[in-house]
Amino acid sequence: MTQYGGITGELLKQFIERIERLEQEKSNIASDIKDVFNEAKSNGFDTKVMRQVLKIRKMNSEERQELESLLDTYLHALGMAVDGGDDE
Amino acid sequence: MTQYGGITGELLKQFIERIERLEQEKSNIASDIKDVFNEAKSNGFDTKVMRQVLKIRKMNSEERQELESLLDTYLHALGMAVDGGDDE
Amino acid sequence: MTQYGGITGELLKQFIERIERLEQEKSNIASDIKDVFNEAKSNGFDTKVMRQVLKIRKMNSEERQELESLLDTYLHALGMAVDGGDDE
Amino acid sequence: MTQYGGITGELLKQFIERIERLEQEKSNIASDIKDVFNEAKSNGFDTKVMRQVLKIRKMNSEERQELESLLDTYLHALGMAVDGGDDE
DNA sequence: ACGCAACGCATCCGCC
DNA sequence: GGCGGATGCGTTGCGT
Repeated sequence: MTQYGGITGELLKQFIERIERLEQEKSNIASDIKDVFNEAKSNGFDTKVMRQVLKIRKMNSEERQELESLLDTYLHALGMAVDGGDDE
Repeated sequence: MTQYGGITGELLKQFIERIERLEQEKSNIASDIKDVFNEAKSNGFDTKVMRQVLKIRKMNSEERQELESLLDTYLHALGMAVDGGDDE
Repeated sequence: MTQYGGITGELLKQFIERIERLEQEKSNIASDIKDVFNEAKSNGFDTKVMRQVLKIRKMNSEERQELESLLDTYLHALGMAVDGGDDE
Repeated sequence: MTQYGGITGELLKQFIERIERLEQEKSNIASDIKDVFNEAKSNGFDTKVMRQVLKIRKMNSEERQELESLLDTYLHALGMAVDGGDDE
C-alpha cells in the first residue's frame, strides 16, 4: 500500500518549499530593483525615462537573442549543436 | 550645472547596469521555479494543485502581515490619544 | 467579404457603446464608494483602518473560494485516480 | 466612557458593508464588460483595436470634460453654479 | 510630492 | 496550435 502522507507527501512538501524559497528570493530582488530606482531618483534621475532606456536596451538584446536562437536552430539542423550555450 | 555626458552620464549608466544585473538574476530565478514545477510534474504531481497550495499558503502569510499592520495602525491611533507619545 | 461601414460597423458601434455605458456605471459606483469613505470620515472613522479591514475581509473570502477550488481539484483528481487503493 | 462595540461599532459595520456591496457591484460590471469583449471577439472583432477606439473616444470626451470643468470653475467663481450640469 | 492602490496591458501556462 | 485564464509589469490616479 502506497502511503499518502508518507514519502509522497514529503516529496511534495519539498517541492513546495523549494518554490517558496525561490519566490522569496525573486521578491527580494524585485525589492532591490525598487531600491535602485529610488536611489537613482534621489540623484535627480527620472525613473520613467530610465524605464524607457531599459526597455530599449532590452529590445536590442532580445533582437540579438533572436539571432542567437536562429543560429542555434541552424546549428541543430546541421547536427552541430553545442551544449552549454548559455554562457556567463 | 551638471554636465550631461560627464559624471551624470556615468552615474546613470551605473544605475542602469545594476538594474539590468538584478533583472537578470530575477529572470534566472523565475527559470529555476519553472524547472522545479517541471521536476514535480515528472514525479507525478499536478502543477495546478501545487499552484493552488502555494497561493493559499501565500494568502495566509499575507493575511498575517495585514493583521499585524492593522494592529500597528490601532496602536498608533491609541498612542496619539493616550499621552503625548512619540509620534513622528 | 463583409462591408466595412455597413452592418459590421453598426455592430461594432453597438459593442463600443455598450462597453462605454458599463464603464460609466462602473465609474459611478467608484464615485459612490468614495462618498461612503468621506461620510465615514465625517463620522470620525479612520479610513486607513477601514481600508485595512476591508482588505482583510476580502482576503478571508478569497481564501475560502480558493480552498473550495482546491477541494474541487482534489475531488476531480481522486475521481480519476480512484481504482482500488483509497489509502491516505 | 464611550461604548466601543455599541453604536459606534454598528455604524462602522454599516459603512463597511455598504462599501463591500458597492465593490461587489463594481466587480459585476467589470465582469459584464469582459463578457461584451468576448462577445465582440466571437463576432470577429479585435479586442485590442476596440480598446484603442475606446481610449481615443475617452480622450476626446475627457477634453470636453476639461472644458466643462473649467466652465464650472468659472461659474462657481461667479456664484452662478448650476446643479445637474451633467447634460446629454 | 510621495507612496499606494486600481487599472490596463503583455506574457505565459494549461486546456482543448 | 489557438484560446481563455492567470500572473506579473507598467501606468495612472487618489489619498495622505
